[in-house]
Amino acid sequence: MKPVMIGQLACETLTKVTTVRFYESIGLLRPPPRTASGRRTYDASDIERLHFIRNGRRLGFSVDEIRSLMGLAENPDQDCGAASAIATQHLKDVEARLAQLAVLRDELAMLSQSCTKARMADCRIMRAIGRRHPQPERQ
Amino acid sequence: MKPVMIGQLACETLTKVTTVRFYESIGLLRPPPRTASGRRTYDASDIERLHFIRNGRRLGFSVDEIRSLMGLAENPDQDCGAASAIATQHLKDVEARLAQLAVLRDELAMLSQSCTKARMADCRIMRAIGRRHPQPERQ
DNA sequence: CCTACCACCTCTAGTCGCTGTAGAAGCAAG
DNA sequence: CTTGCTTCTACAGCGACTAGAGGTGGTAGG
Repeated sequence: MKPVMIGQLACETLTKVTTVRFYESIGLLRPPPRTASGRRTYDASDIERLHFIRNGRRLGFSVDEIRSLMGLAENPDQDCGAASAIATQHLKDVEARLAQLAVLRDELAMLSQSCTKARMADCRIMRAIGRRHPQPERQ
Repeated sequence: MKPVMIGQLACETLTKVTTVRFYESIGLLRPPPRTASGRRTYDASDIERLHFIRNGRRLGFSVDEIRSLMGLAENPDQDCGAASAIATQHLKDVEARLAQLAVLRDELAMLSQSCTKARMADCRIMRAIGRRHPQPERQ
């Protein structure tokens, strides 16, 4: 259970060394103790913390959301409603993006299908992209 | 058919004025002629061009892809295979992201459902995010 | 004529989450 | 001692904008 250097930490968490330092710089990881020559040394709890961050990112949580979640974790006796709310909201966001992306895919699929291998000047794809008012939808 | 100022152009294409200038700065829009006092003046072809850009962006094409598409459009007699290829590749990319996002959604949905409104220390959501090896999948 | 207001101008910096670079220094093995 | 790897700091860059500061031009009302 002796402390590890940054390379080892990065390796165990499938993170790049530069990313670890970046997380420290934005306050996601606390600045670890250093060796006499100035190298960072991490212990098991740092590894856990970094696992949490990486998993959070993989799940699409923003750095701020992860910060909040980790903040909440520091009051272990509080109920987890707040954490649950963050996760639920994030799920909603993902679902919204998913729906939006599906619309996009359909539109692109139609576009792609419509191609008749014509001259550029007659290309339906180009025409479709260039047309006036596609959909003034929300942002 | 007289030229319009940047505000009008932006308004007709549902674009922000700053974005129009930004497009000019990165070479998506050509620098337009100016009035004596230095204001940009746009004509109908600029409006078309900007429509094309905005629709392209709305469809998720990158600025570089749009640049390519507009470059291709300058050879109207060439066949549109290249344009079609860009669109098809983009569709593939969108489909890939869509699939990835769907996986994410499922994972998040499970996470959210698992919450038992416990103490933070026992919260299943927090536990799930913090656990060791979620999936070493591809980056 | 003076003033207020708006649209426009340029230039710079900020967003987000990293990634990559340069240049220096530590450290172990051969 | 040299080689080669890891680590260090500090800063620039990505994409596609967006926002702000600080200034000018033109017009409309009083």
